[in-house]
Amino acid sequence: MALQLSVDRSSPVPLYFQVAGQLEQAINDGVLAPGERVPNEMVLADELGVSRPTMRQALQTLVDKGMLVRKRGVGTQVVKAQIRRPVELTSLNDDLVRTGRDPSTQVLSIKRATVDAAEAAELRIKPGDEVWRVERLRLIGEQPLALMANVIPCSVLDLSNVDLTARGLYETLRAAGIHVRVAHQEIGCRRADAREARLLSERRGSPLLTMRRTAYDDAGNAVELGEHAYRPALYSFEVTLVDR
Amino acid sequence: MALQLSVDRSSPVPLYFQVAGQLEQAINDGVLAPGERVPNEMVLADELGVSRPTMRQALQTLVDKGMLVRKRGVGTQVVKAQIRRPVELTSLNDDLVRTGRDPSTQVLSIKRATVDAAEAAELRIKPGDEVWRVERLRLIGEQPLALMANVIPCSVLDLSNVDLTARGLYETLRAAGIHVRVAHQEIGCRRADAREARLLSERRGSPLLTMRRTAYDDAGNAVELGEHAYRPALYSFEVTLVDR
DNA sequence: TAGTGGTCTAGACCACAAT
DNA sequence: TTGTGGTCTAGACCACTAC
Repeated sequence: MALQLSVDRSSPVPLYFQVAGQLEQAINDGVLAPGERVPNEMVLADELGVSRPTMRQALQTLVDKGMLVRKRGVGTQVVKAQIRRPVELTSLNDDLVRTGRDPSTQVLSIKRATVDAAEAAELRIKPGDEVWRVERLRLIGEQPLALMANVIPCSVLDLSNVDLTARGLYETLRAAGIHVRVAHQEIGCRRADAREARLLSERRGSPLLTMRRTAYDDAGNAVELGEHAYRPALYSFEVTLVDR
Repeated sequence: MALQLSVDRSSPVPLYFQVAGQLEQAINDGVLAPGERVPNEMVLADELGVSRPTMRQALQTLVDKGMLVRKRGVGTQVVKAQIRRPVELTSLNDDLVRTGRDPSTQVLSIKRATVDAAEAAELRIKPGDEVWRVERLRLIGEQPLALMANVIPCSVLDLSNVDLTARGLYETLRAAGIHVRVAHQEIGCRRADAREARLLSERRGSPLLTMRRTAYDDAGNAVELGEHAYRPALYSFEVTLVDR
């Protein structure tokens, strides 16, 4: 099967995005084999009837995803990698639904409280301001997967009438018009304490994979802190790094 | 102090890179405060005497680093975050040297061997091909930090006369003309076994933070596998995610 | 309505790698 | 020498936001 690309100029989807999507699918379908060289920018741009900068933008998105590698004077090649699903800026909920498992959520507690000093600094709000504290347990079928503690300033969102079992935190934020654009995460590990062990069906002292996150909206404001603890047999993080 | 930008057109450093670096420094120095709005693209481009696409490219690099957030119809703002050092595509060695600590390396073993089936699939080489197996212990002062096992195809590099105590693996690869451009990492955790515990001054069964990595060069070829185990009290991973 | 970033074009010159 | 991607320009039109 030969590489066959086309664009729909009446579509509201940007041209570079259409092209990037088709190239990505061609790679995933094996039409573009690992290690294979992609035609050069001018040829691709001509075939599709788009300009070279537009074609470059399409290729760059795949380079950023770690699927293509480019080298001046040489060309563009498909990375010889196994297929992977990258970590994206979505909630754990989205991740699990997409992978076709059977996730559910228990809300252990949700309450208004006063922010502590460290949290206030991280969220850049005033000490003493009110925040929501949420604690949830994530399950796959009957198996506990993660214990998630989150802090959201009350000024960001009213959680008093929100059902977090029905949809994830990020989906709830989106529904309230809050778009999370940047997140800083710190990944580590430690031993489970007695309470964590009980909730996660682990033994006290078992290793847990931990993630601390600060999330920012499209105005640059910190909107959420998260401290999650995962059972390492059921979850890990995948990260793709690209040198530009 | 006002924002003051300039470019040197005689420099070989790309204009967008010069501008991005100055903006980054302005943010780190507090000249551009968190939450502050940056002048719009046309104004910045005019002040510097560069075109709008060039200015956009500079701004985009900072968006990708999670330092700026842009919103159509609104403008560009500095993210209200604490200062962080991002995970980059460098070796642990580079990381530690840069943070001013006193790192050293012990090479526990280095030998030629035959690749196993799983490794051959991941590296996309033939089963039975020869590889280098390296095991190293990373220390901070007297304290063990990480146990690192790496596999490199013999076709990539000859390690028989290389001193890995003097410089890191990635530096050695660079010196051999191999440029690592993409890496896929999986981060998890597990218990230390008896040997790991002894080498890392931990107890058997203690939690270790683990990282499995496959690295690719600028032709898309897999050039290295890594399985590292870190002491969680001394090391964690930071990741910045950006929604585009 | 005014101003912002998002997209797109049609060129140009350059640095680098392969031959 | 040829071909590649890297950089840069000077415009254009559009979608979205705030007023």
